[in-house]
Amino acid sequence: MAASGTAATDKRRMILDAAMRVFARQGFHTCRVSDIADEAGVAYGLVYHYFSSKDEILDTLFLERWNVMLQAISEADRSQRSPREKLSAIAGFIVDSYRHEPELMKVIVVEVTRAANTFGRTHLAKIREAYEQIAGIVARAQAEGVFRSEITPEFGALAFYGSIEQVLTRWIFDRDAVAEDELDAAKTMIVETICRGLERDAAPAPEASAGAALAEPSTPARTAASRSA
Amino acid sequence: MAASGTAATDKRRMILDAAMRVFARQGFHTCRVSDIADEAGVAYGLVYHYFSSKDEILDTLFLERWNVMLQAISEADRSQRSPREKLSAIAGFIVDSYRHEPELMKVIVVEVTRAANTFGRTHLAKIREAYEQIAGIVARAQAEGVFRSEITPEFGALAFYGSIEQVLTRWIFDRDAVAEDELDAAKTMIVETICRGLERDAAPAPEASAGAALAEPSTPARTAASRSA
Amino acid sequence: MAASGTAATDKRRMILDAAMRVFARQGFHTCRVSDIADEAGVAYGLVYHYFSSKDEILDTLFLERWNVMLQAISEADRSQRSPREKLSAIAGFIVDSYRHEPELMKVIVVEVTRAANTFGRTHLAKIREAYEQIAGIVARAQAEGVFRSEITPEFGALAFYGSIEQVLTRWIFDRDAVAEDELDAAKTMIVETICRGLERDAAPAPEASAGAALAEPSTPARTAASRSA
Amino acid sequence: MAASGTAATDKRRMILDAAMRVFARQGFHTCRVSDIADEAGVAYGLVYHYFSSKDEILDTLFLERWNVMLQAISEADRSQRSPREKLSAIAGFIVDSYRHEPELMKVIVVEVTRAANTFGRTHLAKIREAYEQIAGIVARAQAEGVFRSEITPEFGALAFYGSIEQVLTRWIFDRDAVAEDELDAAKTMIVETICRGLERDAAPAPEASAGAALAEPSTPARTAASRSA
DNA sequence: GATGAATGAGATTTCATTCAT
DNA sequence: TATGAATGAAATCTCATTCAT
Repeated sequence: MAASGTAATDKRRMILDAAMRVFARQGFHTCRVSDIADEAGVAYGLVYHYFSSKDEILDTLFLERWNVMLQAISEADRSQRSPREKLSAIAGFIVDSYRHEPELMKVIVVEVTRAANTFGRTHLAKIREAYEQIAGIVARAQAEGVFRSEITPEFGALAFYGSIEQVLTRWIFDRDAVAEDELDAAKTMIVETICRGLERDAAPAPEASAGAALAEPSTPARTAASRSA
Repeated sequence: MAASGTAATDKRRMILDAAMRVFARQGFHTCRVSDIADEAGVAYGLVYHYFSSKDEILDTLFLERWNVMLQAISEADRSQRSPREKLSAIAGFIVDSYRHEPELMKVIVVEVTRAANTFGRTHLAKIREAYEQIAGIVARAQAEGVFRSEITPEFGALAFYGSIEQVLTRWIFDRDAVAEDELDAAKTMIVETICRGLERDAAPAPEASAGAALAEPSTPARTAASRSA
Repeated sequence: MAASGTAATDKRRMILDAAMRVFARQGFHTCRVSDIADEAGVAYGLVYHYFSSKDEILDTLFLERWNVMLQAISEADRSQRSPREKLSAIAGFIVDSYRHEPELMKVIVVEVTRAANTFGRTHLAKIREAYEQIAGIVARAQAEGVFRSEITPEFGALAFYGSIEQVLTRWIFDRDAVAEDELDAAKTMIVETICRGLERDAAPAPEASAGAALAEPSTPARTAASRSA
Repeated sequence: MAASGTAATDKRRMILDAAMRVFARQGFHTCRVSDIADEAGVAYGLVYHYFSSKDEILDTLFLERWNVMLQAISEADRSQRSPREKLSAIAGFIVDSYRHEPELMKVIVVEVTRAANTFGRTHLAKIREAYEQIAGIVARAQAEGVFRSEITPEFGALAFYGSIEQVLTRWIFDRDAVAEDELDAAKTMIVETICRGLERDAAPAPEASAGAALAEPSTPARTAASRSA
């Protein structure tokens, strides 16, 4: 998406896109700079005309996308929606990112966010910004009484993000493309599971009858929303 | 140490332990075989006497620990405990693994389980065994009516394992040792959040009315609740 | 500037002057063509509009200056002065060259006259022209009986030029500018030492035997001595 | 000599000797590390087993020889000989160095002592140690009244060393081996020219006797003069 | 003239692995 | 078993030079 907004004749962009594909296919450590140049259809040296090192290419790819994500999280947070809806928006954004740019997401998840000795360490502050913003959403939900307080906001953020990343990791390992409905189902399950795990008990609503157990997963959310209103 | 059944003077074991420390400290790709030999205090070539390649060392470290974990999961599953207790045992096992061998766990999390193009791909089947066993626990809990069915067992397993791994990742990135109480708290929060997210609503028990906030989520939850109270 | 007959806005000249500074500062092998272009404030490719290669720039710088020096030596030689005065004029010219263009002289001494495998070899004939002309002065002084014949003219020229070049080398290695009086003193000492070394014994005094052929060549030496007295 | 004292099977030595030949033949900047390995008949990587870089090889070659020279200068200085004899010993040592290891001397003269931006700068202190020791000999000769004081000891050292280096440079540029008698003649001429240039006037006549404080230090000069007569 | 993007050969250096002892 | 010298195939990065505009 973001990456393909620019003209295809921009060589710098071509190199970045090629690097994304090559990193996704072979891994950062396993590929050579010449693989990137070949994939981009440019001369070897041009890669070094635009980037000072192989590392800088990955840094660029990561930062471009992560900044967009941080913005998406910010926007979700600033909205007037319920905590569950905010988290749903964030999960949706990440899942959509994978939907549209699975290779880029693979690179980020595989080469950056877990690379504790290399890129993950370099970008630690940026990465944690995301967790902290999510934790902020959780904290405010707790203050409002929508989320219970037994779980620390920090842990809530980790559980939420960790669940998403694990789902992404699963897709990444599967060689074939993920079906559309699986993408949507995943988003729903993430929100449904984690939010339910974080939310206070719904008001038992005496008349909520017996077997009506889980008619619609939205019940808790609605309850939460109504309470916070 | 804990991982090793053999004496500490066994050179093979010394090399494995040294490799664990070096991989944790510098990363698999960033370290040299000579770093391992130096750390172990043995000659360069001896590494190749015991292992056929640098890869094989990591394979060995991973498999040793992962097999122990698979066994722990099996045992938890075979027990007569409630689903929540089973998952609690598993989370506890992983957290304890980190407690006792943070370096080994760092290596596994950082170098193997996310390495989609290298070791993660090699050990995919082994890694998935764990998810599948956990999914089995979820599935049986659903069959028993303890867990609700809106969430697929596979996703339940991913959310559970993903949350744990994300907590581990946080610890891995933090340079200083994790406090004992934080380890315990994390385990509790994982189980409390994910299980609550997976469990059915408690029987609304009409009379359970108002303030009975976190009464029913069954025994483990009660423990957590009481602590937080 | 001094070296340039052309206007300072002449791009070709700007490139040459910039190259001189860059070669002096970083060394020929260590600098890049882009460094020269940057220093000159012109575009990269313009360097190749005026010069066919990086080598050609150094060739040009060297030849420009060396030809001026050869001319200066010629003029000194053609003059009616004494051998000592001729050598003094030459030493003075070289020292003045350093006085006015230390960077250019640094480049010539460091990058050309000793570069036995590269530029020194290329310009060997030109370089030797200087030695040969100086040797010619020495030979004629010997023929006139002013210089003694135990020293070959070729060696005399080498000793003379070598002493100067070594003084220049000293200045080149010193980071700070050379004081005016040091420049003059150096010239005097070079001439004083080498000429005295080359000259016949001063007439040991009238009664000092018969054949005291050549009385006057000692005059300058005596002057120097009396000055120090 | 020094370099070939070790067994020919010492690979480190073989690499150093090969490097010397290759640097002399092609120049430091123009040769590749693989040229050195090939010349030495060893594998590429072995060069890096023994030396951390191409630079370090040249550093080693230079320091080995320069330290021997510093020692030779020291010894000459400590001896009870006249200043002229001391300088003669030093000139003789350097000329002999060239006689036995012309390639090594070429490398030192061409690649190090003039390389103001690279190796010369690195080894500046070491290089100047030599000048300073020679200057010390000159200074003491002046204090004894053997050398005149119009010339600073520093300049005297530069003139002496510069003359030698220029002679070496001449030989270096000549492709064919230097004849034995030329080597000896050069040494004699260097000493004869520079020492005469530095020495006081010979005692002007027998009757000058009396106060002729320093009769004997002039002996060598007189000898030289008489020899030339 | 003037620009700077584009090219690609080649250099240094690294390091997993082998092997003689 | 144990050693570490020896091997050599890459990989990254540099930079002189070309060329389209």
